[in-house]
Amino acid sequence: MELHQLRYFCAVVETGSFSRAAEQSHVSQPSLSQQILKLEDELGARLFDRLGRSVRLTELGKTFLPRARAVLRELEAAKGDVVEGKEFIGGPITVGVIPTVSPYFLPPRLTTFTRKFSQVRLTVVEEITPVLLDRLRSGTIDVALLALPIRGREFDAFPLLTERLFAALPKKHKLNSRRSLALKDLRAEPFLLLRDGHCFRDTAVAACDRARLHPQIVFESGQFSSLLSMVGAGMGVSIVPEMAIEKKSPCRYIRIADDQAIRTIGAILLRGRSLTRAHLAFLSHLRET
Amino acid sequence: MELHQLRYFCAVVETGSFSRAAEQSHVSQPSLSQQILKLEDELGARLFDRLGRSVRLTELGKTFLPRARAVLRELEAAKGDVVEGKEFIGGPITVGVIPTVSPYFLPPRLTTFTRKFSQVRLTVVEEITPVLLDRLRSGTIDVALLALPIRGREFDAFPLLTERLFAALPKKHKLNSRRSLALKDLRAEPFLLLRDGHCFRDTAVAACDRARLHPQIVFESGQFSSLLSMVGAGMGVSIVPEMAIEKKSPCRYIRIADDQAIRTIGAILLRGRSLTRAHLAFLSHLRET
DNA sequence: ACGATGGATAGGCATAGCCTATGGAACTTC
DNA sequence: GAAGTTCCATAGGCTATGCCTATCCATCGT
Repeated sequence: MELHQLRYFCAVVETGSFSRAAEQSHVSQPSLSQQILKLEDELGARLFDRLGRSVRLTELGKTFLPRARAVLRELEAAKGDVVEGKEFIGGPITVGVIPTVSPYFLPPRLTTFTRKFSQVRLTVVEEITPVLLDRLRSGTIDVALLALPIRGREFDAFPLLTERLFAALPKKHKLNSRRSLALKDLRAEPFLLLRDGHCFRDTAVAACDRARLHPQIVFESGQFSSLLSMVGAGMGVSIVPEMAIEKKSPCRYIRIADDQAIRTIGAILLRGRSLTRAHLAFLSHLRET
Repeated sequence: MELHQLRYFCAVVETGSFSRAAEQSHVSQPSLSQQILKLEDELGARLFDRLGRSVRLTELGKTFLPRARAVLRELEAAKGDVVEGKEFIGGPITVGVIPTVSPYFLPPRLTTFTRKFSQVRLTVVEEITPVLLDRLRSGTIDVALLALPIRGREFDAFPLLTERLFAALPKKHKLNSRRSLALKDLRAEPFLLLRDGHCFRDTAVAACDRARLHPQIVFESGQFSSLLSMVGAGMGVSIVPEMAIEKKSPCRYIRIADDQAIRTIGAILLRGRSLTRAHLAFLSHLRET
């Protein structure tokens, strides 16, 4: 049983004639005739009575007609769904963010995005990088916002912004007057860093390594705001990305001059995943703002 | 968009793999792959994300899946209806009968038939022959029971029974003692006949014609019972078919010996009309009883 | 690094649906 | 009632399409 057979069948019912049905279906009358015959063969009974000039549905045909129409109706609905779904910008997006980006980068962009695309149901998940990568793989998040680079060919990366790193110093620190400093200037200082697992800890440690600096770590936390309070209390110094700088803060922030003292934030997607229009809108919104 | 594409699509969703879906669908993996590709082309978007080893539905695929399933479900329902309808003996039958057959022939057969096939909704229409033929043509009755022969190639006829004609005489008529008589024996008698339009009138008149008899008609009615009452009252004689003979009657019935003094009752159908199992059951029930 | 797995691609083949031409029955018209 | 018209069915040829095998390419696991 094929769809065109059902279409032909319905056309015959509508027009009351094989010839007119063929015309309406843009096929020759014999082709349509054949297909009706074939359909009847498969069903094992006639659908029409051929009465000289006119054709009329059999009892079987009468019961079959609404079924055939239902199939075709469902088919049209399916097609309709697709084209509608293609125009439509909306649906669910789940975005994962690392904790050291989440509170600074996302909020302003989310509000403008959801105002612009009110049909998109946006969910945010805050996790550390390896968890986000796993969730990308399993499909439980669509995009991840995290620090680049990410190794592995299974992901596509879109850099969004690059920011400098800053040293956070207590208000009365001796380096406070400097416009910038080198990491090695901090050689003598006790350090406050993020807990292990946070990628920014690795970024900071890597920068120190390059500066031949092996910091003594006196405090660890999961969030910058804790570190900065402690720094303000004079416990030591820290390294933070630009976006983590607080306006009203007990600390002074001095730019780190080292070339590689930077962090790049990017959007990561599972390679090969198809993107809805909503996904694309979200990505380009992040890139524009 | 074709049915096998939808089937393949659903198979991929169920198995989570093109290869296994191909196996399950009894086609090669490339064939199935092609068809999925083709379907995606037509829809203008991917239905699956191909992620190295595994495949996963896209958003579009997720919305398309229930639609595709609905189409296939409807299709199965249609097929189911057909086979069910073919097993089933039931549904509506409308049978037309001429008035000179209706009260004698049908009642006993109807009760046995409806007892046997309780699912059949039987409707009886009593009309004269030309009306019944018209209603066969228009499809408002399925079968007609009437006197054969019927000319015209547009009908199929199934003879059911042939009966002799009888002369109905008053109780004290001089021919009463005879076992049989010839029509010409009635030459002197006044006749009572059915009204014009009833085919049995034509049957009787034709028989008289063949016997060179031109009867004087003194009474006409639409039913035998009226004629027989009048005959009993001594108004004249009549000709009736065997089935019209009444057990308790004011008349005597004498078999008419003429060769052609017979009537054949048959079932007539519109040639080319397909018959349901219920129709066939009805016809064979008439023939058997 | 290697083989195994899974989907895509290429090329050949057979079938299925379409076409035109024609047949044959029924209805119309003169 | 004979000829023409209008139907649907049949026959035969053509093309397209779906299927096949063989192969490729990427990924994944050992």
